[in-house]
Amino acid sequence: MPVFSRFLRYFIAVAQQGSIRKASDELNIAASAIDRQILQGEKLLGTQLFERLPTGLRLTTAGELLLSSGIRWTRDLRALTTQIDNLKGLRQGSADILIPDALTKGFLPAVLGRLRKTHPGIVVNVHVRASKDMGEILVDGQADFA
Amino acid sequence: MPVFSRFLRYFIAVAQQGSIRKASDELNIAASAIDRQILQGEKLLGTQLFERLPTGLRLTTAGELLLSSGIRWTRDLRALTTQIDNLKGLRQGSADILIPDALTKGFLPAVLGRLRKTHPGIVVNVHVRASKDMGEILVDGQADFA
DNA sequence: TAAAAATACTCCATAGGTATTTTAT
DNA sequence: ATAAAATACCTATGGAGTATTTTTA
Repeated sequence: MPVFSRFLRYFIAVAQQGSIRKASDELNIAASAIDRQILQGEKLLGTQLFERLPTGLRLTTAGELLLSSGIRWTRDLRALTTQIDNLKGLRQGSADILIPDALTKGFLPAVLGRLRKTHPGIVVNVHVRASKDMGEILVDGQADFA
Repeated sequence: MPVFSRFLRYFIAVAQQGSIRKASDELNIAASAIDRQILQGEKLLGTQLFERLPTGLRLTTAGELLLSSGIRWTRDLRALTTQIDNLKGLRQGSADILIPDALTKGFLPAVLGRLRKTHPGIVVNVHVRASKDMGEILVDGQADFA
């Protein structure tokens, strides 16, 4: 089940194609099924979304409003899935981090534990070093964070 | 069938309540049904939306992203239905319009015909007057448009 | 170990498909 | 008269509920 309802997805297709028949071809769904979704949606919103013409359907003012929101929401969703895919990519990287001995107890293990939960694929290599050496090792590129 | 999918509506409730059980109380839907929608949605998006804790569910980064969009979409929809309700109100008004005799044939009847289609409840009273008298009648408040 | 989540199974509601009728110019 | 929408009917898919098992800090 996708993020938006069948009604909204079918509505957008019909509005863009100008008729239920053409939307049916685009969606590979029977015209009668699309028609029912549109009629239900109009009942739900309490208003006509289209005027019926012999050549197809034409948006009413209310329909125009819904279409512009629907298109925006659809764009938002595409952007969102792209962001999520980027996160997934991130989760497969690895990082070397440097910590001073003093931090090996306490909050760091807790942080790493949560990281393993939210990003199970990321590999973190922890290197314990004296604080005074850390700058040099970082500059060398032998570690990513300190 | 509402505008957004069950998955999205249940997801928002769970994210805001912090657990499926509480969302179940809020929505009056069995927890198992909500759980299934969340699991399906996670499979669909290819990512975890929550981390599972013994006390409930906690949003992951991906979940936070979806929630903020979902909340925005929901707000948009409320604004949209308000606009549509205002349109419905409009449709029950009536208007008196003045036209010069020259326009009684041609485009005006066509415009009125379309208006009857898109706004079936609006009543338009058409008054035919000589152009020279129209300004005065308008100022009197005896008509709304010329 | 105690809460909440996940699963198994059944039942019901909603959606889809085909065939037919109605609508609108 | 014609192309498209709406309806009726049946079938199939998906969602909900109850009971039970699994998970996790």
